[in-house]
Amino acid sequence: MRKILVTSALPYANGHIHLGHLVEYLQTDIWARAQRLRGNRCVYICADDTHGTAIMIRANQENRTPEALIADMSAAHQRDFAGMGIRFDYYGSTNSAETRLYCEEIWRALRKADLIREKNVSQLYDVKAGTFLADRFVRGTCPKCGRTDQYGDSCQCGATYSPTQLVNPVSTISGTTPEVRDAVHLFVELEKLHAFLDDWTQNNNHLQPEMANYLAGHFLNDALYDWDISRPAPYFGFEIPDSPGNYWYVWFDAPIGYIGSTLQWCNANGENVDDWWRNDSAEIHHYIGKDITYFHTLFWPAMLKTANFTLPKKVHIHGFLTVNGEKMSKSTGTFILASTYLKHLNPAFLRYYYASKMTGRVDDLDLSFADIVSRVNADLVGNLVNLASRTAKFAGPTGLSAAYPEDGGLFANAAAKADEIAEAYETNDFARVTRLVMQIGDTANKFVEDSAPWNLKKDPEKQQQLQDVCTIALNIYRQMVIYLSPILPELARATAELLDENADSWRLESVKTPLVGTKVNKFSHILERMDPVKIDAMIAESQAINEAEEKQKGLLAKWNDGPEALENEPLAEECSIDDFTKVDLRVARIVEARHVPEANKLLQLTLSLGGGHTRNVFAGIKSAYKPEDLIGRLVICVANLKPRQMKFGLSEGMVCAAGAGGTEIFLLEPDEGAKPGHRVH
RNA sequence: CGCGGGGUGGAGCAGCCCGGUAGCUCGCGAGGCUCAUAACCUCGAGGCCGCAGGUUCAAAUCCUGUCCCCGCAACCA
Repeated sequence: MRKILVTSALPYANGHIHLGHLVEYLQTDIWARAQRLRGNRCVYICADDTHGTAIMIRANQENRTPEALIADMSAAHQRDFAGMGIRFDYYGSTNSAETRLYCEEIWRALRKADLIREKNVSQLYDVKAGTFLADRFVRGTCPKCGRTDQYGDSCQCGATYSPTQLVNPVSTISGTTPEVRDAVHLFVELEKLHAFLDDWTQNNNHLQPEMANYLAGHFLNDALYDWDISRPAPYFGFEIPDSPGNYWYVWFDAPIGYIGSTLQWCNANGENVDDWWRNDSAEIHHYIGKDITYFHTLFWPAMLKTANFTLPKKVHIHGFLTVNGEKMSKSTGTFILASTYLKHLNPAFLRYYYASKMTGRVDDLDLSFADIVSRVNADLVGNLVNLASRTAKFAGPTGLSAAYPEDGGLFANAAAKADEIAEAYETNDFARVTRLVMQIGDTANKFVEDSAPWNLKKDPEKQQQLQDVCTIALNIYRQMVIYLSPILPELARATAELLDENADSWRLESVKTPLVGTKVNKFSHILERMDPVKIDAMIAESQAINEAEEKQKGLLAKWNDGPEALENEPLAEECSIDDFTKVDLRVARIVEARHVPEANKLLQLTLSLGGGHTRNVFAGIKSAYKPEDLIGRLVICVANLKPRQMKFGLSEGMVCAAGAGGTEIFLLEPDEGAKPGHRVH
């Protein structure tokens, strides 16, 4: 029995899970379930990646703590994963004591190995926001081609540069012009481990050949750069113990979260973490996307090696998701959140479809809507479930035959594929699994066709034959479901129920022993057909969500309005339209304005409502306006306010103004064209 | 000359590593069956495997060149 610990890359706590993420988590989940089906011990660990500037800034904008933000996001992530049938043994967080513990341990090891050195780094600093700016938070004019509004590190023209070279840089956080500041950063001298990395990446199949090749030709053919793994405060993360004011860069602690989360799982389950992470007989497997290859195949093994942890047995790298042949797009509604998908469609559809296209190579995976419908309906409903659907009813009254009948080798042939299927699972070639299983289904459906149980049923002499045919068909169906159970756990559960079994007790070996003499429960639809209309609804909803989000983001980013005003003065209780119409607001012109000698805050205004109607109003706006600037202006006044006798005279209304008070008073003024006397509706 | 992947009947893919009559699913045409979620079964039409060279008795498969498409591009999660 192999002892396997498998991880998926940690989703960043700055966004929700979408169908692109799910390529990875489903691939890992299927692989982990397949390992268990084969009788191996397999623990699936994941966690939220919670640190970094992006989280800090977002929390700030949403006016809450990073901890509150990541807690909400973790709950949402776990809800989405559970909905998709992804079963982790443990789901942790990098913002944990356990992860910090291992960061410190690995850090000490790096120090001890003399791999850390300090260097000065010039970076753009946002004075107003009080933070250094990562490249993605700076926009400006490209120093090469002169295009405006380009990112801090690269331009549409293809040029790459340092943010400090950007012309007219602007911080996207505060909208201010950042300045260049120096800070000390800590670097890992990766080059010192070059020989080790050459060996680890190129030998013993730790990587798919194309990725080993990629690293050899792209990074390892030259001296490796020092890796900048610290960020100066303020930063949401772990402060470096021997370098106060500096924090570990999020990519330092993210993979360490694999170990930290394992420790949490161990503590909760009476396991010893060193049995997994310091044990050469345990296998560590990572699943990642090709975009983070560098971190997981160079930095990460280097850190593990230095701190004497188990090195990964394999890093499984996959490509990206495209939808209908193109990159996911918010505007066309193909950027689909897991939660949106689950509102409309059965997770089994996506699990099966992805599986049917996963080959274990780094290729991108295309989700085609037309394709998923035909694939799911043809394979799952028409081929697989149909086999049970067309025979379970006949077998219901009698149950399965007491002895497994002669079937011309059908069962044996299906059982004989076990090794091939196990191997296909091992290499992530789930597409091969589905093809092999559907072949079994093809022959089985043909068998049912040829045996015509519906005719046997009519002949009282042939009831045994009928039972035998159904016994065969249901056994083949059962074999197929066992083979597919890592991909379709819920279907496996429902099938086990039909056959009066427990899916959890199924092992791959179970396909070799026919099920006989047991009862067959009442068949009800195990899986509905996939309805294209629901896909359309899902796309429409995604589009709506994304539009609303974009719009809000656009508005907020453009104006950068803070929450202070609302906080200082929360919204009033709801009122009716009648309540509102009781207040008669009118446009008025200030025809006279003067100081009131004894008053600190008041100006005395004479308002004209047109046609010779005037009002005397005392307004508390002295701190913000001079009388001479007011004369002639149009304002809004409350015209039916009960007059109030003041020390200085009778006040016959109010002028409307917004603001916190003091110099922050802003009179309301109607747009061009309004006339004194117009009512405000 | 940045890196990686891909170009196979209308669509989506397998085959390529280890050369030997081009395969699967959908779609399309004809027929059958009627147990099943308009499902299933049979037969058929449709491809000179991006293009051009080369190696070989033989190339989708190996080599070279070329065109097109997609993704990624360390310090950015």
